[in-house]
Amino acid sequence: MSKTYSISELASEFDVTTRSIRFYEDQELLHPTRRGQTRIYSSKDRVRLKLTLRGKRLGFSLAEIRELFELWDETRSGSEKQLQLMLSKISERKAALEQQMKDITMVQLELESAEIRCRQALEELNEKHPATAK
Amino acid sequence: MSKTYSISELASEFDVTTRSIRFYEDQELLHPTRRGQTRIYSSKDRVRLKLTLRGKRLGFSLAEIRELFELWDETRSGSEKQLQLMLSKISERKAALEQQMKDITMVQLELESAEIRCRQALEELNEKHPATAK
DNA sequence: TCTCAGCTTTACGTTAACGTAAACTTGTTT
DNA sequence: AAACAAGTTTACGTTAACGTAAAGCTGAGA
Repeated sequence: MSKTYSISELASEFDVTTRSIRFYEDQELLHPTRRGQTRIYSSKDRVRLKLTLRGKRLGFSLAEIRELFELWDETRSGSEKQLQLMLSKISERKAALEQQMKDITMVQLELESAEIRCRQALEELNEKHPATAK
Repeated sequence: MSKTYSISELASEFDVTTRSIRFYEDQELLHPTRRGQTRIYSSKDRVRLKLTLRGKRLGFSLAEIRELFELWDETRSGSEKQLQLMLSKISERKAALEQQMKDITMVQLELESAEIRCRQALEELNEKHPATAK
């Protein structure tokens, strides 16, 4: 038997609320089993939670993430059509991620120059009021 | 006089609705002037719209974007405290962007291996049913 | 003069992703 | 037995970011 997790273990490990975790189950992103009425999460569930949170950070909706999970599962026993669909979804995502990479690079450059500008403004202040400098 | 834009010019250039543009004004991200009751956008507004959309793609909320704009404007005539605040905000953003870069890289790797897996599954299908291959 | 495209304001509706509260069960510690 | 922690279901509330009418102004052209 491989390792299992309680809802609060996962919640504290990934710093999300149990409410969120149950909500993700409701959206069929997680599929815990039960012991009595208590949820038991497998390591697969743990991985899916991690992927879910990562997806969220990247701006994917829960519905999109679920769709990816489903496609991924179907890949095991996929027909040619399913596989082609998965491939096209994959290339969609890849393109979106590349755009995001570009965006991030742009913003990083802007932040860099903003930082430089700030530091220069600080220097000028210090020249005018050297007493206030530390 | 530098160039100005109508609301629909900006809407079509950046592929957003006029509703969104007016909403951004409501949230004080844009500050168009008026000719009569009609909005006139400066090239500064245009830049801000572009930055706004980029920020959105990166997962920033409109409130956060506005906050950045305001800090940026205050930098011109900023006190030492303001400048320090701006610097700390900047480093916050930089850290968040680095995390996002890592996330993207991870997901890209996952997509790569998913793609490989798909292609292999396709090959296997073709070996079993060569007739269905194109 | 009319109409028509393009702009405006006002305001209610919608969706996603949870938050929050209430009321209950279950296991275990005192 | 009583109380407590951790889990549960049910259900209404909330926020962000617009969508979607509805109803009206306004200048250019037929």
